[in-house]
Amino acid sequence: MKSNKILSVREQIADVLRSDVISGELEPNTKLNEQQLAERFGTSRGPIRDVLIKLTKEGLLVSKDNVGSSVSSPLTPELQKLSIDIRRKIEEYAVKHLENNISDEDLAQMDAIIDKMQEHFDKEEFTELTKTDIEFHKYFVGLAGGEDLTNLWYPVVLRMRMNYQRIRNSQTLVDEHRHIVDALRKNDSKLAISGIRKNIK
Amino acid sequence: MKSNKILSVREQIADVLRSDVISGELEPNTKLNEQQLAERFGTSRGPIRDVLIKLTKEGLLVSKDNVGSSVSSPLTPELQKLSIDIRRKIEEYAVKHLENNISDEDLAQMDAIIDKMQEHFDKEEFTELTKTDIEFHKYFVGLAGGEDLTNLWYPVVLRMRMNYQRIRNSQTLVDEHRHIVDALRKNDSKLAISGIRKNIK
DNA sequence: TAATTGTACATTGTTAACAATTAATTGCAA
DNA sequence: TTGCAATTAATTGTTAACAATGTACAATTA
Repeated sequence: MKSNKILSVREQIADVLRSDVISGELEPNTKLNEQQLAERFGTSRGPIRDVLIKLTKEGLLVSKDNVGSSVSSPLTPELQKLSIDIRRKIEEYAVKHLENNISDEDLAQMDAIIDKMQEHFDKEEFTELTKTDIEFHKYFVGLAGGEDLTNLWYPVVLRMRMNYQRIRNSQTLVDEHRHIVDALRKNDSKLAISGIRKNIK
Repeated sequence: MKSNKILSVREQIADVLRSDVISGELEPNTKLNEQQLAERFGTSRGPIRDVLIKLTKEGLLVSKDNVGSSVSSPLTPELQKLSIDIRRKIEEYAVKHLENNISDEDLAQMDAIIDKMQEHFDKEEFTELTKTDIEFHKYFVGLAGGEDLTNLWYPVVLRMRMNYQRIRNSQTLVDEHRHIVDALRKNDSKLAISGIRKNIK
């Protein structure tokens, strides 16, 4: 069953700004003006401030008291590597927990997400592709560990993603995800983990 | 030179609430009322909301739209174990990077923090002891990886700490920290890492 | 000229009133 | 009494005005 989630105003604003940052439309160090954002989204500054605090905690922005928020700089290569390690650890944990413990419905849901990825790739909608990529991983992480695990995982991924200048060059990305789902379907967590390892880098 | 940091109103409120949650004074699932908190801290609801969003992102609270915030439940033992792994990974990274790259001043600073821990332990101020423990680790994590690494590390630690019903039973805790600093002083990162491993569990 | 002080402006921080939503209560009917 | 609907109360969400702070630039002094 399709969920058709209702999103609050603030969540929608957060989604848009996340996209802007991850896509690189908002470059590192860009200053974000509350009043301007309020006008852009047709709200007052209140909800905007809420979102800026959230995105700051997610690592996408940096804030200074009485000065404001701006887009974070990319991680150093070293911290990027560490983040990859942590992300792998979390997703491998998730995959292990899903072995023999995943419904056909969930597998179908993940298939659907990958189909969406394929579409975005075909249409060369790379920002949307990135978002769908994240959506895929978020789905099975949440499935395995609920909100707690998602909260642990999410900031790590977002911060990493800022460094991706461009989505990897090919169809490979989509295929990698199909392999992961296939492995989950066969309840072969070893294979799924190796798929995760290849995918996250 | 001693820093005498000025804290914003919101940061002070956040500190108090963090303590309340970590000490267990606010039990899991306790509902937090914005108006009541505003009265308690003598502000309006605005700054309170800001803090609640922050603490939610730190994992100490959970929020539901139009309903409010309440104290998080402890992690499952499995997620607790995963968090410990992640925390170790981060702090081991930090220690490695400090090898041959740490000033006498920083070492002195860490000694001072441990002295403070000792005091709190002697006076049986266990909540303060926990906070100082976190302060110690935060210090060298920040030293090694700056704000980026701290942001990665902090939520993991806070969430873990909620599960500690009581500080471990003895002087051992303080001594463990002295060993870590001694290892850093000798630029023996192998030894420092083994100290970290013993300390984090 | 260089450094410092003072002033005007732009921006964030805070407040209190109001709107929208959820939760609790009451009243009614089966 | 029990279940449901309508109403009321309590709480969060949003707004706009105001306060406090920081920034940039001009004026002043050494």
